[in-house]
Amino acid sequence: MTRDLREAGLTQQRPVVRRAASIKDVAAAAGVSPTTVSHVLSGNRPVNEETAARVRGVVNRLGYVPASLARSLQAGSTSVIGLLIPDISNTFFAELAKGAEDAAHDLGYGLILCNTEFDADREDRYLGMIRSRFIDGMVYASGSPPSRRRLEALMGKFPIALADEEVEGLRGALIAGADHEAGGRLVGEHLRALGHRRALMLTGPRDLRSGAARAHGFVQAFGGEVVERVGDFKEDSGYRLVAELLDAGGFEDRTAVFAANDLMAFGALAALREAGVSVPGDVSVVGFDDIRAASLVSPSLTTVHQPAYDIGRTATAQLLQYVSRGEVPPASRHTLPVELKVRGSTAPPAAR
Amino acid sequence: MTRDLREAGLTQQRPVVRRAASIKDVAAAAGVSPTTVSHVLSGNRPVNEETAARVRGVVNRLGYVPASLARSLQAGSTSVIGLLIPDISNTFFAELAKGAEDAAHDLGYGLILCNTEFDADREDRYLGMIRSRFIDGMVYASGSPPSRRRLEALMGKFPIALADEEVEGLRGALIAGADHEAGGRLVGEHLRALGHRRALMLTGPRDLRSGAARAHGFVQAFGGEVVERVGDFKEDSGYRLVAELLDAGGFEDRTAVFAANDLMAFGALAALREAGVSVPGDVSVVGFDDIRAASLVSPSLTTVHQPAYDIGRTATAQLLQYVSRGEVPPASRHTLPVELKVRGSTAPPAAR
DNA sequence: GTTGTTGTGCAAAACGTTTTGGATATCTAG
DNA sequence: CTAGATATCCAAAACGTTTTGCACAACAAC
Repeated sequence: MTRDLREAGLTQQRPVVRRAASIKDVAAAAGVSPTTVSHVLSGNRPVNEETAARVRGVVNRLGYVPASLARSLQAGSTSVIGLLIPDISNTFFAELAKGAEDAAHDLGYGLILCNTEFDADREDRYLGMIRSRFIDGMVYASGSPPSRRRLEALMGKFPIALADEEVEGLRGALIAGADHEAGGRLVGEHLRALGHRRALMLTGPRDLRSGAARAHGFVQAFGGEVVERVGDFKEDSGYRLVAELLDAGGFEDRTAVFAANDLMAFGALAALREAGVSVPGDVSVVGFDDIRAASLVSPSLTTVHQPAYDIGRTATAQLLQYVSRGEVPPASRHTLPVELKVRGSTAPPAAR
Repeated sequence: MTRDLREAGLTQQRPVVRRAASIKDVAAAAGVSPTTVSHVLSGNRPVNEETAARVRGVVNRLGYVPASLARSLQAGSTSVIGLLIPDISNTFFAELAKGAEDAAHDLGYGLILCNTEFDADREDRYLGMIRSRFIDGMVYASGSPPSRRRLEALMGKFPIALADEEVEGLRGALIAGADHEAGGRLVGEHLRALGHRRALMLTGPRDLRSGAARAHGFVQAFGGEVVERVGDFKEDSGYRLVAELLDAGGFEDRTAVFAANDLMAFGALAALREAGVSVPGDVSVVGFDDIRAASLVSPSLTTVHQPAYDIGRTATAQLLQYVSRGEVPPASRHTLPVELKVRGSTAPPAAR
């Protein structure tokens, strides 16, 4: 249902955007040179107060706003950086983005959010922004699997920082992220202590080191028998993998599921519920991230808390330190601590 | 804990970003004029195939990427628009953003997400991007209360579309949004039909028409006695308002709560749970938006589904239609249907 | 042998800023 | 009265593109 108010006579008639006032227009109207206008506005050199007042008057009257493009072209930088995230509806990244935004804001930079939906095409487009110098730098928080080579080529030439993610085989990167392996270990110890011996592990995409580190820490600390299935960090894949395994009878006497992130854990919960499997009565479920919904679902989800906000903030602050000096950041690693949140989705396995 | 890999000898030595290759460098290396390079790359005019091949070779060798700033400056537009949202961790806006992004992508535009956290300062900064012509247009999805005047000043001069929101008293805008009033009515009818007669309504900020419309539709259809409390669309405010009312004894024999969005409904649920009030046994709760978590919480939340994706998509597609022609969009309204999702948080009031 | 036409490439202007080296006038100190 | 300092402003260059008018050659058509 679309109603066009033009027929109601409530409108302008599609005015074409007319050319905005330029510094020359201001100069002409004020009877000075563009140089002087620039100096008045930037305060870069002193200008006679009377003249300055006149210029400011004209600026207001004409609604003049300097064209940032021209300014940036001349300055050689835009004072804007990007934050590339794979899935904006995952609130983990939303929190991370807040941290990044705050850090950028504090340092006088603009931050633009680039959401890729795990899509290589979009990632390319957004990385193009940095190659064409539309932005001064990029905080890269995970991404689609085939990104490694592209990233590697860019990393030495442009200011890029990795947040929450290591990309397999990538060297020389500035990284800020949680201690994924320690998180995995916490989960392994927790489930083992409860008495579980056979578990299902839902990992993230193979090429993302973060997921691999979680799995590694888990397997090592858990000690029991672990079956792994590869997911993609989205809710659907958690649902699908568990449902398939249940259908195929492959679940057998497994009593615990560790999903490499909360979203997949939600999917697992849904699949178990539909199959009539009780959580945590029959099967315990653990996630990773501790997104907002983790404490809202029923049963509430035992999970590993990641300091999403701090990760975003640290990665960005670190990156900007170099960007502002026109440097490419050196390799370094900032590891932030994680914490196990025990909630309602884990319990000792039922006696049999 | 921060470890610097430089000490491990794994690094470059903070290389300063060296000037990127320009079209002149390419031209010189290929023994042609910049004009010819431009023509080779844009295909704007035919170039001898042999020459073109040589130019392309140099382009690859030098890793030349045209500076988008210079290109945009010359073209007079950046082919990028912004999407301004107030709260990125509200998944309603995340869905809306996906729709906007898809629409922009389809039409060859870049979309940058601008998250304001309901902060007027940030909103100003982001609106500055359009005034300084860093972006070609803006999809504006709600915002901080005092925005109206700023918006009004911009609206006639720059391409702006409103998504999901009407701003009180704003005229001549392109708007795409849900039928908020109808949604409110659905809730009113539902609660009335269940037998509720006394309700608490948690509204959004006074100046946002969307919240007001929801309240209006609700009050009208419900017919019973309604107490209103003004929130800010965030979870905390839902919690606080309900907790305060419970403490003050003001809740009395009220049997239903309608929150103007899901986040506030979650807050209300938490406050009720803490106070030992059973939902839906003692009190029914209804939200608005139908974000992902609404079906995950326990009890699952009865709410009004808004087509967030479509709202974002429609607003953006409409806006771009005008942006691409260099026009400011005329006033028009695109209303999308809503739907009541009855779930576990509503039931008939307990007999007394 | 003129007149077009087609293919190929370049020079110069334009987009809108900021920056830098002067130019001019006025003032100060000796 | 002159040399230097200070205040005020401007002209021109530079940032990196795209666009447009033109030049020149080769070739065809008459």
